[in-house]
Amino acid sequence: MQERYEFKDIESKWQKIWEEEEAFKTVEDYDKEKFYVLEMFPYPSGKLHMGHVRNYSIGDVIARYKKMEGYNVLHPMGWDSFGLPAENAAIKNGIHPAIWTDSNIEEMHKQLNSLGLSYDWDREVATCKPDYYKWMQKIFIEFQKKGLAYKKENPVNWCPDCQTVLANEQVVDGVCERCKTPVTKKNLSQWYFKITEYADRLLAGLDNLPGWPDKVKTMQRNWIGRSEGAEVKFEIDGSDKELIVYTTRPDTLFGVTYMVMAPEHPFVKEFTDGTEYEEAVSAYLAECATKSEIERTSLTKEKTGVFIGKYAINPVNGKKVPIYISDYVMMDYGTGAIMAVPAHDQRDFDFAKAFGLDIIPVVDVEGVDLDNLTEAAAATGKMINSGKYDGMVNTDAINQIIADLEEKGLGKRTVNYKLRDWLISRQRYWGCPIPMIKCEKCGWVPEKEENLPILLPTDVEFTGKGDSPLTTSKTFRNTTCPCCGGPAEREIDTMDTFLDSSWYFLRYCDAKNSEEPFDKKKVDYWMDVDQYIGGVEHAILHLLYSRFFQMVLHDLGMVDKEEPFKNLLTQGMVIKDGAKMSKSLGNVVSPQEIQEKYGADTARLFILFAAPPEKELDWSDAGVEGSFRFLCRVYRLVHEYVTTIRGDKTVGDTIEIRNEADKKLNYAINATIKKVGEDAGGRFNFNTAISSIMELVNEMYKYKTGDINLELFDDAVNKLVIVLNPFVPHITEEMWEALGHTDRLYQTSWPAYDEKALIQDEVTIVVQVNGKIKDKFVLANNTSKEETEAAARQLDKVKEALDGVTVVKTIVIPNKIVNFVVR
RNA sequence: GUGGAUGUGGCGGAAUGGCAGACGCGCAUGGUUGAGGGCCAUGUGGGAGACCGUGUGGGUUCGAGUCCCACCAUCCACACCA
Repeated sequence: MQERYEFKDIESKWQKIWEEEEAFKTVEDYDKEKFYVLEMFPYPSGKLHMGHVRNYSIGDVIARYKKMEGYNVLHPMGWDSFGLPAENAAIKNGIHPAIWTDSNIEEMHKQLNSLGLSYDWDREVATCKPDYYKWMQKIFIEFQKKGLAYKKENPVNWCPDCQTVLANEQVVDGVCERCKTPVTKKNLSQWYFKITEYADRLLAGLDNLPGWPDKVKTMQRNWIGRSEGAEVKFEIDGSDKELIVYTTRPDTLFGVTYMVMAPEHPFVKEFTDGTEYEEAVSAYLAECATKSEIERTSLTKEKTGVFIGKYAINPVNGKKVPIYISDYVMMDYGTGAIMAVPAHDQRDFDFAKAFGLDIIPVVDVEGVDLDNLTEAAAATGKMINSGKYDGMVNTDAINQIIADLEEKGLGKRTVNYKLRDWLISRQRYWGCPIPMIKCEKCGWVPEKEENLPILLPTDVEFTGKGDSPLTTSKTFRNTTCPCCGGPAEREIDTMDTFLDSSWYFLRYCDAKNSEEPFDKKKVDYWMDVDQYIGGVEHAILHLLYSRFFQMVLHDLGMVDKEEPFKNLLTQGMVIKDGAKMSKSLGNVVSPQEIQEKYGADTARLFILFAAPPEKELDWSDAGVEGSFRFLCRVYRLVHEYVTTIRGDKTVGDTIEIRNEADKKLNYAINATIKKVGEDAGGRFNFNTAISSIMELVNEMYKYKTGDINLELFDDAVNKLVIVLNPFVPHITEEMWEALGHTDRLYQTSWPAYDEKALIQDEVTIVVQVNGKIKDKFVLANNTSKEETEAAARQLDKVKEALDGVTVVKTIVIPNKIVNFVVR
């Protein structure tokens, strides 16, 4: 063992050994209990950042710890390697996306290995490789056959400068992230997945995920946005059309004073074309269309709109109310039209005020002056101005009114969701080709399975302008119809990359399968993921899409489990100087520079020690220094033990606890094993796990200045190295070897702790008077209540405090506290 | 606006309703050293003190950083969803 902690030598030495010994290769062992640890796979941008290091360090500790606990651990890694940056690089530098991506993967693979992460690289997947996207296409076809994929024309984000559709994520503050041009809407025919068909199950499934943070479940619930209400039919005066609205407040039906349709509502043109209102309506529609995303979202609650010259008839009281159009009503939610009740809805109230419309209260909310409303009264109360419903509690009236409407055929109970179907088409090259073919005769038909994968063509140009690069291929588009054999055209859009990442965790279970996406038996053994770790930014998109995929694949009989991720840990961001690390702020710390200066073990240790995993982590250079010093301190301790304290001496087999110092050290050893096991294996509070190991080290430094019990100290050194291993694997393997072991730590079991060693002879009792601490004293462990109280009463400070007052009550918690309640 | 989270020393952060501030950083003192660094050791919430201290104000409790209510601040997400 070298005297100095030469982290570079040590880290490269052990990384090489692990690779040679295939230390982290995992095979299915159906008799052994499994544990699947998964970290969200990265986009291969070319460089790891601290967020990655944090994510993967957390996963690695769990994987290594669970392995030591005896589980058959699956801990894979791969690449979410389709996506826009590769294409942008191609446009900018003229490098083909595949080449750019491959070299990034190679670079990042090296960086991951340099962190000493215990991945089974035999299961590596890259979503941009044909051996992955072949199965993506197969799965797409399964979805299509099940009726879950359809093509529809819809307004989508469009960048007029780049001449392309953008994903929502690529629209930043209303402008194109690449050219900063304001994004507009454009109607395009696109593929959608019917995720809405699974809305209820996606919602209900959340109740069966106790291992997920409430925050994430709440976000998903809000995103799905289920609401219960009713659709109500309004006749239109002078027309045979019916205007159907959706409302969650049928109880306020008598308070309707006007109606609003979305500007895009199909009735609008029909009702106004050729009328005196046409001009004003067209002007308003034009205004809405030119409103960019920025204007639309930054607009204060100022309501705009136009009367369209028609009146609707309220089905409950026959009252005629004017119909307006306004952009505060959305075409893609509910029916695209609302009944407006300004007395009980704030938006309607604002609109009514702006347009001088009537406000009729129909629910008597306690404490609200209904004659002089300053805002909408949304709370519950008794019905008024509502005919036969007057006097009912409005929440009861809701059900009664719906029932009455249903009976008369004027409406029906409905459930609405905010969740929309998933637009999966992208006008991009670097994505998985959608395996659909359009035939003049047969319509849209899926490619034959034996023709999969449909490979991305290489004869394309990347200009960044015009249509998708796929359109420039001379070979790609034209094909024959799989049904009739006639001439046909391929879909030239590619899939959203979120599809690729919605099932990669299943492919890891059987990454090399060339016959099918994965073998069901293997997937059923490994799934579900026991611990998933990633950033909270994926709380909705990725985590919802993956759950959807899992459910569909379950329904297709391809997997058993309905939920993919049993436990979810959302790690916090890494920040520095109070802000997210970013180039523009100049506060970026690269993992490479830290590894260069202190080594991977220090980087891991600091990142795990500085904060609990789900919280923000404030980067501190001084803190890193401290973590490095701690590792040096441990290293020196082991070195001194090996060379001096133990030297050539023989260590006996039995540990004899001779005195108080021995007892104290033995306590520290066992308490640390227990604490680290709880913190690293269950709570995932690595920061407190590490601090307890630091306490053990401090204890050992103290101990070695006295009379050393060689057997006990040997036990302490060995166990210290073991419990530290999941956090800092390289230095611990080095020390383990130096201690004379011929096996490896990655093969070692987690030590059991001795419950008896944790029983202390004496405990400190706190004495309070009226809850205020007066004194403390030491007492034998497990002294009776009576004796504890008696002992407490002997204390001078207590006698003083109890002098001249009456003790009303005495609370004694053995081994802990005595509290005298006095008057 | 709605929903969620978080507020503890100079800093990062510990505390199954029971000794607030573990552990680390920083700082201070001493030792080692020719010196510096490093290392080792000790100390380190405030107050001279009785005591006071976990964003503010209430409440529950023998006892509250922890539970409940209201408020303030910060952060995040969604954002006119009828």
